[in-house]
Amino acid sequence: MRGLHSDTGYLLYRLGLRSGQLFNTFLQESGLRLRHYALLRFLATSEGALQRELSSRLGYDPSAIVGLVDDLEKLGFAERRPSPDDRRSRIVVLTEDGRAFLRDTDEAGLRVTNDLLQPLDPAERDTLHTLLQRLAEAELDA
Amino acid sequence: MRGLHSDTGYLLYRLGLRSGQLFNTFLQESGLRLRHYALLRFLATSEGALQRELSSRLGYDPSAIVGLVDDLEKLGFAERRPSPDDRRSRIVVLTEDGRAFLRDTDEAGLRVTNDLLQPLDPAERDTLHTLLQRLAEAELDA
DNA sequence: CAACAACTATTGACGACAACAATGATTGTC
DNA sequence: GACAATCATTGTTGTCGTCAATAGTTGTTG
Repeated sequence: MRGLHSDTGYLLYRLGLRSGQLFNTFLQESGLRLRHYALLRFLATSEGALQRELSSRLGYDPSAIVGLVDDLEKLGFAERRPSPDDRRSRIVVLTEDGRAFLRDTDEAGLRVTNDLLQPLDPAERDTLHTLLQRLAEAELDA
Repeated sequence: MRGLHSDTGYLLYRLGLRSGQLFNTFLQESGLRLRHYALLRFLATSEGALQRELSSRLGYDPSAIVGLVDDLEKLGFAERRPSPDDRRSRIVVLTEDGRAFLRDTDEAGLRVTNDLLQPLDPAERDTLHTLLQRLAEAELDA
């Protein structure tokens, strides 16, 4: 009979939970949660995105995006702008305050990941990251 | 500004979610969920465990264990037995039906993990598994 | 040995989160 | 111009994780 930890899928599930917990406690003081942070980080790389894009790229349901953008707007970290091409769509852009927030919390975010990956040396962390990235890319295509 | 996928912790979080989803859809037909399955698998290796052991080893809250064991008892996959040493404790053991269930679903469980790890070749899967296991062990100690 | 602290399983409550269906407004198609 | 498709939004449901509280039992200690 195989043991619990013999299953890579289960290990992923469990460590993913732990990782989310760590991120959320780190974000607690700022009033945001992991999903907000992920959205902000995505906006920082895209210079404006339709909510539809945020949904498919981040893997969150469109209905979830609504609340997240609402929260970020209240905090002044993001804005909804009308799309010139399509009046149904809104373009979400990062504000200067949002960009500043990411700068200020960047170091703390790295510390969270470092904490989780503490048992691994730098080369191993790199290997892990590469493998996970391959899996994530495959999921994105599907 | 770092992108989303540059963070190993976030990748873990996201793939963990995906892995849990896959497991749950696979378990759907049997009426169980991932947490039940994890508990069964743990019981299969331990030959009887106190509920508080299940809580600490699986990382679930003690209150969550109660409902899980309730469900497994209803299905006849596990039993609660009184502890001879401590009348507060109950010892949870796997029944023969539970053992049979694990045998029958073992192959399907492997298929789920294989599906998730499809982008990686066998050697890479092994590397990933080893790294994740190291992280999981470190978390368990904490 | 009596009072008190700590532990075990359990129940209940609460918020967070993900998945899904339905709607209103707008756009594309035929 | 009718009709399907798309986008953001709202609402609902079920699961999950966390916390607080309780009853019963054990361990400790004055």
